[in-house]
Amino acid sequence: MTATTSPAPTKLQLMELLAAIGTAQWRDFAAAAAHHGLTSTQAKVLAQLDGPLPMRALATLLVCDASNVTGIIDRLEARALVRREPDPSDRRVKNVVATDEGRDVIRRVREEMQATRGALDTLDADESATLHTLLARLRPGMEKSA
Amino acid sequence: MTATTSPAPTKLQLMELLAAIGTAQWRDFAAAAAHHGLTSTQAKVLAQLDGPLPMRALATLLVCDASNVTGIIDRLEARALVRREPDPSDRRVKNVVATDEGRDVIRRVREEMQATRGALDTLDADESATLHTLLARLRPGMEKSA
DNA sequence: TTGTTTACTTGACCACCTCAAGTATCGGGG
DNA sequence: CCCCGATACTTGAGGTGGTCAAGTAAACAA
Repeated sequence: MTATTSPAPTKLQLMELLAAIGTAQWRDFAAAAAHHGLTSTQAKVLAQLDGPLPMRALATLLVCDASNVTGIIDRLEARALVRREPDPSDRRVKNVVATDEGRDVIRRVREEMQATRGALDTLDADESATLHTLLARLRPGMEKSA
Repeated sequence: MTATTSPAPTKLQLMELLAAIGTAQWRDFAAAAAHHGLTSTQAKVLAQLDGPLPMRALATLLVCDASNVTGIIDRLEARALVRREPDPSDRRVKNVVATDEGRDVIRRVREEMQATRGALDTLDADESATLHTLLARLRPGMEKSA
């Protein structure tokens, strides 16, 4: 073992550490969103809207029922952060697109997130690269597992 | 730069990676909890109950309003997973304790989580140690930041 | 004792989430 | 062509999680 690292973290310890960081990050996101008048769910949806996206696709991304999306988009649309447009090639489909204001709001939320995340600045280039590599290896196995 | 690692991950890339892993882990947790008839919030509460814990302490841990905890504990208590006991030294306080059944359920949820988290097994001892060290450095800065 | 603070509950209200049912459209056979 | 099954979305009912404001009870301090 390399003397520069801790003895031997258990799988459980790593899981707890990941959970703690995940929770903290989620709370940061929620706080940034709230600061701009959004719930975390609304911010999450807005963050997905790079281009027009059918309601169904949104439900798939959020891993939730389609009827749920209706309500979320209703509220975003009521605040003019988002628009429903008919799909030209399939009249059943409604594409959701972010308005200028919507794009603006989510941009500010992202900025606020980055600003508050100084913890990542304490890593030097090598450390960032190592962390990125290890986390990237973790991600694929993190999907639906049965 | 050490030739063994990727070029140079940006802060944003690392944030996205952490977010993706956090989301995946949370969904796993929710699924495991649901499999045992619990919502993720209920499971989270149950997981905190190593010993008797006042309602207020629970609210602090969950970073939410005290009145919210009342409802959550109501539902857990209705299913006999948890009990409210009067605090002997302060009659205002009600201590929440997990019942045998409650402990059993949360134990099974934890087991299911570990079982499904094979991704961590792909790391060797050195890698785990390195990851643990880096994540541990990240955690402190992940708290309330303004 | 009187007043302040703390712990918990209640009720009103909203967001989110699911399920079941309904409407409209699409697409593929007869 | 018409019918029929699948798909996209909405609606409504019902439950959970979350906040805030107000109320009760107990502790505590002056």
